[in-house]
Amino acid sequence: MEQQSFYEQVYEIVKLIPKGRVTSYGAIAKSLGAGKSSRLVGYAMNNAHGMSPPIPAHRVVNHKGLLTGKFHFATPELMQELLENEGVVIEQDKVQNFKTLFWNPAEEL
DNA sequence: TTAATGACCTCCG
DNA sequence: TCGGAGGCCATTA
Repeated sequence: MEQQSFYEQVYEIVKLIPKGRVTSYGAIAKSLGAGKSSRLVGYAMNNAHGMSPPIPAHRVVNHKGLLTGKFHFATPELMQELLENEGVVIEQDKVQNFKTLFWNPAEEL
């Protein structure tokens, strides 16, 4: 299934996110050369459900550090559980130390 | 082909 | 400083 589409790029980035780190949609989109396509990153996540290997979308949050897409998971609390399980602190559905835990794909790529 | 949607980001008041 | 609205791109129907 060689879609070679924007989604493929997004999946690669998200799957490369180290454990205990988080990134923003805009950062991923910008790394792909389409900082204005930040919405496409989230849209791609929508299709990432049931994929194998599974996409750690829980490590991807908006530039505010808010778990906006938590409702798209099996359960809203699942996203927070996964992040906390990796050592990320979540407060009021917000990633604490977001700036510190922020993982810049552009630097890894 | 056109129109509508979306887990966003940036700008302006 | 905080809040609200618009715009951007790609995919799907």
